[in-house]
Amino acid sequence: MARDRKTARKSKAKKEVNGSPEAGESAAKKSKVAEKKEENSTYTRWLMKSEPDSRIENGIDVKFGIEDLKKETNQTACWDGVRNYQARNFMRDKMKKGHKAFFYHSNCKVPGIAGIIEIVKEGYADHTQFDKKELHFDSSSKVDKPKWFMVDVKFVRMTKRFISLPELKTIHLKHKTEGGPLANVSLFTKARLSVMPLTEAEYDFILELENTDPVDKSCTPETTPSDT
DNA sequence: GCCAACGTTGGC
DNA sequence: GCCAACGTTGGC
Repeated sequence: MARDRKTARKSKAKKEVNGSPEAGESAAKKSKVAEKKEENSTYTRWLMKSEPDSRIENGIDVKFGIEDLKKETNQTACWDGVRNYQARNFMRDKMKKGHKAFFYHSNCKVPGIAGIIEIVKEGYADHTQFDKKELHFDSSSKVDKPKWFMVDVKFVRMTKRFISLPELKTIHLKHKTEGGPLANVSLFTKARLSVMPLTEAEYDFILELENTDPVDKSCTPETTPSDT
């Protein structure tokens, strides 16, 4: 079924840290308030990052772009390898079948949104945490009490054009000062999260961009009309 | 390849 | 439970 060379690249085996059931996850209790709010929120739209370019980590290629998802059986794959508690919680507790997400290309020449995917299977144990040969093996996780979770996603379609990070950032900055739907978008307020929620307003606004010209044409090198 | 930002670990 | 040291993410 779903292959498993997803990315959302991550760390290697972690130290054993046990004691409390969820040891580790309270480590970063920065904004307890914000996190509580998040726990109680319902989201239906997401942004999921993956690396489209080859990059070898511990001898394993971490590449998994939207073109790779398309090639999977049923154009469906499990989103394994996420090793961040916040992202884990979203996949384990919040993502539901039928939710839509943007497939975001990270760690590449021009990062940005390449397409749309759909959640087709809700949170279940990420098998790669139990396999020593896997990049994201976690010796502290037990089969009867998995620490890491993943979902299955299915390719829906490419966006009509690539929506680059620089373009999104320009809009985000504008909305921050003048107000607008992307004023607080997680892509910039939680830049390092690989799985993040979007409000429907954020999602709809971004999606509408595919019907417009890029704010700054220099941000979309691929799409220059070159003929004639 | 660099490095800022931020998450995690572990000593105290 | 604080916080310094360390590790990772990911843009640039």
